[in-house]
Amino acid sequence: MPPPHDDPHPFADEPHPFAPRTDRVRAPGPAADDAPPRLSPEHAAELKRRLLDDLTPPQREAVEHVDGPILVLAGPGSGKTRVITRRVVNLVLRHGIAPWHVLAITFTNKAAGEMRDRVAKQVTPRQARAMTLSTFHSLCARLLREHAARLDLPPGYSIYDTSDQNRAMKQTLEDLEINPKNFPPQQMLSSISNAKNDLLDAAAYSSAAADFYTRTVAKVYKRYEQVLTRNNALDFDDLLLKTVQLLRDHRDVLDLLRDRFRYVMIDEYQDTNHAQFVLANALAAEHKNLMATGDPDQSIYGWRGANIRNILDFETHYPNAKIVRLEQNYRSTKSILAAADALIQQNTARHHKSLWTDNPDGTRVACVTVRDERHEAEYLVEQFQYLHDKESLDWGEMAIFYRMNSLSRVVEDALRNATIPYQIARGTSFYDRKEIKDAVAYLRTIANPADEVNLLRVVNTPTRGIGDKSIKAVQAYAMTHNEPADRVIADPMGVTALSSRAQNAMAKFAAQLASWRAMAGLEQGRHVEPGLPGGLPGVVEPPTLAGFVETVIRESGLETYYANDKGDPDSERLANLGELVSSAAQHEEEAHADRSLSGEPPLSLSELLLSFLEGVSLVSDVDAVGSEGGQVTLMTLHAAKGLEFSAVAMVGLEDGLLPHSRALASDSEMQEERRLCFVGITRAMHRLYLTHARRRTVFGQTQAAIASRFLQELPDASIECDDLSEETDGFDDGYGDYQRSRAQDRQSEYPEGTLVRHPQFGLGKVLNTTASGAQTRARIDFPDAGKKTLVLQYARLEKVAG
DNA sequence: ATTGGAATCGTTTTT
DNA sequence: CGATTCCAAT
Repeated sequence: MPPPHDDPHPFADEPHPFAPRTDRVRAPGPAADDAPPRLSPEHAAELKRRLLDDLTPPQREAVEHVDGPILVLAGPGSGKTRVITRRVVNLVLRHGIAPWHVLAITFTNKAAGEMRDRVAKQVTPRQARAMTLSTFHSLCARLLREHAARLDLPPGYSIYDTSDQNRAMKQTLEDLEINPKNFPPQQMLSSISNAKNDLLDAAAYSSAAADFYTRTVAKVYKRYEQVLTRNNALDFDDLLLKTVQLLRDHRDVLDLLRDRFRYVMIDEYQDTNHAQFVLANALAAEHKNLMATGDPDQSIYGWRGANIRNILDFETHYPNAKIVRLEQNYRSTKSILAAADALIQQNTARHHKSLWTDNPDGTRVACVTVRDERHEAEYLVEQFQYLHDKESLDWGEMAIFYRMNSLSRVVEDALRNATIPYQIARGTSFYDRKEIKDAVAYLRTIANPADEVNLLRVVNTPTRGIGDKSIKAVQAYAMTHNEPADRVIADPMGVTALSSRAQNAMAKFAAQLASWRAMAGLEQGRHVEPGLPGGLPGVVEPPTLAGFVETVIRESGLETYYANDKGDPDSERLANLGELVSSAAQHEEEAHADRSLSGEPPLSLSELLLSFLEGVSLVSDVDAVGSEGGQVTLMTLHAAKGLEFSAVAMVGLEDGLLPHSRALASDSEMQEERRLCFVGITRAMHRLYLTHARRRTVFGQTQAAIASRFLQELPDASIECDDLSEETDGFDDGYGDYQRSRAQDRQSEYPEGTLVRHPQFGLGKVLNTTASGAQTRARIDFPDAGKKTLVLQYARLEKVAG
């Protein structure tokens, strides 16, 4: 396959007929009673009014568009989501397009869910159900599952998340005897991910590899693929890559899908990577009913493979495309919008867009200089308190954004001190928690016997006497005898390298696994020894998925393990496991409701398990972060995209932080940083605070900071600057100098080799000292008490003549 | 098999 | 500063 980079039409040999709509053709989907009702003219007129009445002319133009390619360039707060949902409804209700011809793709499950909810209010439940509203990844997972046979993809494949990938990569490097010090697993994975996003498989990557490093990556890529295949697993990027390959190599499947998905809509088009771009265009190539919505100025995932050119070049790909610009902003005040607009104008690689609003001027954007991050947090607490008390703003209408998660800590402390309720949109989601990952790993192992990565994760958690040594022995045996590891574990007596204790433990564990598989109705073609301890008494086939998950959690020992977890005083982990069971119950309920609605028989336990696991892999944010809840929301700028708050504060607007230091050298990265700033600013409806500190402690290192260059790019008329850093409240600059000089004194007071006496530790010798303001420390070797690091200010040291 | 100390290294993260 | 990870010691 030639490198597909610059080929906008991946299936170039395709004829491109402008296919007329043929409504009579029935695609797979609900039966005929779902046909759109005939509308009386009056009814149709009424419907039309209701659908279009409250729209502006450009919005209406987008909503009323039916056939052919269309690009909707939607500025922030311009009613994009409304346009998309309204168009879906319009297609179905007014143009009689069967709902199963509609495919709308979003990037997050949350967005997909919201779209479904909004559409569902305007069409019948059956119509809503028949539409495909999903994420790229869910769609791909579904297509791959449906056509697994075409790809020799055994059913029940696992979807590997980052931590699974890491394990697989470590295994890969071990196999290849490559030192992970020289070739860090993360870096390998990221190179492979980039390759996959560019639709380069291992062979294609290899033939393009020129230098030593790239050739090594090529080797690693190839082996990594083998590892995944052996484990019957796909990673996230594979979902896209394999789907594109499926469509490329199986013309009949492609035709089937093109016929089915006649109206394709892709949201956040500026964030599509090459694979997603090719996939979308492959589906739409025949009928060309592709609607792309997005905003190039909000493209902030370039570092993750998103290609902003996909949206910028839409007109080139589709010369006759209709272009609609949504430039009116309904969200922000004039001041805020003017600041955002002026900022983004500084970017060169962009199409012109003129943002405007009918909203009032509002308060000017507060641009505040503070002493340090503490002062910054205190200032914001003060401001938010004011907004809450005097302007009766709800806490839930306020948010604080930062570039890096690590900046949240100080803000958190300040909010907690002031007893202001807050929530953090944190990076670690529900399914990333250890205990959940453990439980899910068990379920994956049960569902997919080939999944060695999860098997090995689970085999000794909780510990059951199978150590690293034993695992290595099993792996070695499996390798030399060319047998899958799970089979070796099931019959470990032949592995001479194992102690008999380990052998017994393994046999017991294997029996346990087999009994779960039998319970789930997954026949693995292996007999279950009925008498083994694995077959616990009183185990009856659980009728429900939730019951099954519960059983596994209990019988695996995870329950007691986490119940007695002394490392964690708050036994939140057990509750989380309980939540996993509830989410299984919920999944089951939804699946059953769905099936009965379409008159299909209910899913079996094993089918339920597979679909549950797929959901677990692809749904990450269970704890949805919204503006609800009456709490101030703290999150990264990236996480803020798509949200809005009445009052927004952005902290750390300093060179090296907001244009992040890693972006300073590259123009394109600098522009992405600017877009990130733009995204942050445009989240604010009424109030916006931009703060920067004179000095800031990052990674324990206090450094002078200078205001972000982005602040200089804001128009004077819409901002109000305030320098609070000189205000005296006992912390004037002289004090800092004083502290620093004291630190110097203390440090020079105890040069290396000085003998000292400590009231508790006795005699010791100074190994070294580190100057760090008041926190100047000395490392001291006490023969009686060992080596200690002490803060000179507090340690009551006495010099000893030596 | 657990634990503690030392060493290391720091963006962002829709799936 | 901190989280993570790795190795050595019990």
